Formats: sequence, C-alpha cells, structure tokens
Amino acid sequence: MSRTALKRRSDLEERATLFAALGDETRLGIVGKLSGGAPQSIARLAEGSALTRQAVTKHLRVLEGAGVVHSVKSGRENLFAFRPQPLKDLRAYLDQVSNQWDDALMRLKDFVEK
Amino acid sequence: MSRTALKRRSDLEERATLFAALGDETRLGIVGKLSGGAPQSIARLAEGSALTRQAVTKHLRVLEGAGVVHSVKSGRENLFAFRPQPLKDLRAYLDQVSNQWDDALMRLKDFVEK
DNA sequence: ATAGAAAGCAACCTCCTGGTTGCTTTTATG
DNA sequence: CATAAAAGCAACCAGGAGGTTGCTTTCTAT
Repeated sequence: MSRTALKRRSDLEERATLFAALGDETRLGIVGKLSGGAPQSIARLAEGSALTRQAVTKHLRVLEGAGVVHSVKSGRENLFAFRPQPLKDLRAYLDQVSNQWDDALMRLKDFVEK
Repeated sequence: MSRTALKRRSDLEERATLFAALGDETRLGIVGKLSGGAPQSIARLAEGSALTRQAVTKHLRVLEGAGVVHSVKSGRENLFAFRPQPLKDLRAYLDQVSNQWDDALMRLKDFVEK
C-alpha cells in the first residue's frame, strides 16, 4: 500500500537501481553527509567536493531516483535530505541472501559431514 | 589482519565497488542462484539467461572483483561459488548509516520537539 | 587419437555515465 | 530596483559498461 506511483518496477529492478545508486564513491560520500545530520543545499554539498555544482546535482538526482534521498525546495534553495527506508529494505535483502546461504550450507553438511 | 593483498583500496572505494557490482539485474540474479546452493560452471549459469556465455563470464569477473564470488577450476570447468563475507560487511555498513541517522534524529528532537 | 564440451582471448560496437561549460530563471537582500 | 546567490536547463564530450562474434586452447571421454 505504500508503493508510490504508476511506474511499476520489479523488485529485482528496484534493488539493482538502489545498489547502482550506491555504487559510486561520490554518491556514498553524499549519503554519508546527509545521513549524519540535517538536509543540505546543493551548493553546500558541492562545496568540499572538487566537483561542479552540476555534477553534484546529477548525483543527487540519481540518489533521489533510488529513493535514498528526497528534496524539498525552500526559497531559492533546494534542500536534500536522507531517507532511511530504502537502506532498511536493502538490509532485509542482504539478510535474506545470507540466510539462504546458511540453509544451503546446512543441507550440504548433512551429506558431506566434513 | 585478514586483508588479502597488495592492492590497497580505501574502504570507500571498496564499498563503492561492491555496491556497483550488485547494481545490475543480471548480476543480482547470479548472486541469487549461487547463494542458494552449490557452485556452478559458467555454461551452467549462462543456460537460462538469454545472454552469451561471454557476457556471463564478464559479470562473474565483476562479482569476483568485488569478492562476492570466487572461482575454482575443476578440470575443464570453472566453478563459481558464493562468498558471504562481503555482504556481511555491507550489512554492517548499512547498520552504521542507519544508526548515524537515528542519532541525528534524536539530537534534532531535543530542539524541535515536534 | 580424435571429437566435442567448457572456457579463454581479443576485437569490436553501442549506449549510458560522469563530467564539463555556458546561459537562463528564480528569489533574496542592500 | 539592482545585484548576487542558488539552482535549472541544454548541449556536449570522453571513457567505460555491457554486449556481441569469431577463433583458440584445454580438457575429457570414446
């Protein structure tokens, strides 16, 4: 019931998008900054980063597309804030894979008993 | 003490590589298969997938580069198996980010008390 | 010894990504 | 109101990612 909109992406697709969004050093850096505090403007985020403001903007759009971040316009500024839910989902997925693996090991152990 | 080799990648770098490796539907599919059972040959993995054997090979190399998978040659076959550790590390990272965020929220709440 | 399966190697192609520059629009503020 | 900060828009570019084809090499089994 929480699914946002018309664009129905499969779970696999969505998960891949999310992983891909995090698969970039610059973006991981941004996530780090935003997850550790208050929303920040684009200019603010670009400040340290050796990149252009526009480059940072693009990265933010990618993160936004994956749901890791959301933007709120405030006057002439555009503030970006962290959104924890997707990472929680990701954690759940990782757990699932881990469990699947552990189960497989168990089943093998029954045979081999190494 | 567990760090493997000469190629010293920063944590950030390594994490980004890992996320990037998982940021592809095909690769996620492979991980799914391998995490759920026994090692499989390249040909085997390519079987269902509409992709060429070579394409699959490339994906496997990417996963291997991120440590999610490792290969063992067995005769003329090259078997790829799942390696759980990197995903465990990833999980730890996600927890860290989540905690950071929760802490930040707490600190804000002290002020705003909305 | 030879045929066939499994995989490696290498060249090639297309399209997306990450980045840039330059200009315009919006919104504060002296 | 004029100026400057913040951001948007659009075009462009180089390089890497994902994929293919074609050929060679390495094993195994008959």
